[in-house]
Amino acid sequence: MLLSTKGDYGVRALIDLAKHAGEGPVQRSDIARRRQLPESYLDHLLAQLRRDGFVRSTRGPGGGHELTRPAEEITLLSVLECLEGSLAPMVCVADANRGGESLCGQSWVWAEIYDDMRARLAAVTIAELVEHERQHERAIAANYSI
Amino acid sequence: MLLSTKGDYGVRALIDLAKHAGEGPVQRSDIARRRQLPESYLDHLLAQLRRDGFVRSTRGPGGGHELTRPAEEITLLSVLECLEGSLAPMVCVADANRGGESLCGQSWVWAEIYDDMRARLAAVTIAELVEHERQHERAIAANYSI
DNA sequence: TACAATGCTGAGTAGTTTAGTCGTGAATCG
DNA sequence: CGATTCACGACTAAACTACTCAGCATTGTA
Repeated sequence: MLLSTKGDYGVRALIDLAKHAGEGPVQRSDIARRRQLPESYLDHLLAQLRRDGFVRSTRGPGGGHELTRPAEEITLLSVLECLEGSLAPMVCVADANRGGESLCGQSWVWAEIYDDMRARLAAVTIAELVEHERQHERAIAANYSI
Repeated sequence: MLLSTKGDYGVRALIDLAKHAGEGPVQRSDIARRRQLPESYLDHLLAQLRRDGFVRSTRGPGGGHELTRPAEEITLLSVLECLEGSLAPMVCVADANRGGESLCGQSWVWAEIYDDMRARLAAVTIAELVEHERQHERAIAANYSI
């Protein structure tokens, strides 16, 4: 039932891009270094995010990656579904298979859980994750200063 | 994010045992046939369920498997955690790792989802799944009789 | 006591997925 | 042109999934 590292790393990368929004293109290597991610793997994740329109990239010196939209408009759900595919816990529970067909055994329970989960993930934006991280940093800093 | 077949099959097997509770031991081969599960695989799942005290078994002719407790007392959560291990969507979100340590990035969202999910699964019993299946069977039968 | 029916256990395995690396090529800036 | 950056596809080691199978242990019946 674990989320793969794709979703985890990809969201971390977008948080990084959101934090540096408006400062021009951010390079892969900087994201990888700051977030402690393997750069050549991050490569593939950024490619997927670009294909799905979350980021745009420019090549050449001074090139890099940027968000295409404000972080407030990017939901956690959309990013995870981009990188992980469907988050459905059982195949018969995925959106496509919900056309009146019987949800057998325990699957009706999982269908409810899945719907709640998606609603929850759709209600959180990258901007909120950035804000959460900033608060966390302030808490750490306050601890040190005591 | 998919549940494995272990949890799925195991719950199906327990539903079968619950339906035949009070009729003496139920044989592996009967469960496998009725629920369309590979018998030699079901073998391992029943072994795990026995180790964790969900079923007891008797060998020899006339032997088989039985629930150790009423189906009303067996929650879906306990069965799934027996067969799947932790259902946590991220390692840092698992129960063991929740001692005040920082839930970084998106993990605080998943921690909330995880808690809700476990509460939901803990509120459903095998008895309810049996009842749900019976209702479904009645609906099918009614359709045929029209 | 023999034997047949049943469960128990661990080894093995083919296929898939995960989490990457690496090399080459393409675009761009100076 | 040459340095810098992204783009893309091939490749891979390790782990996991979903099994099968052989052989042993236990028990009821004749």
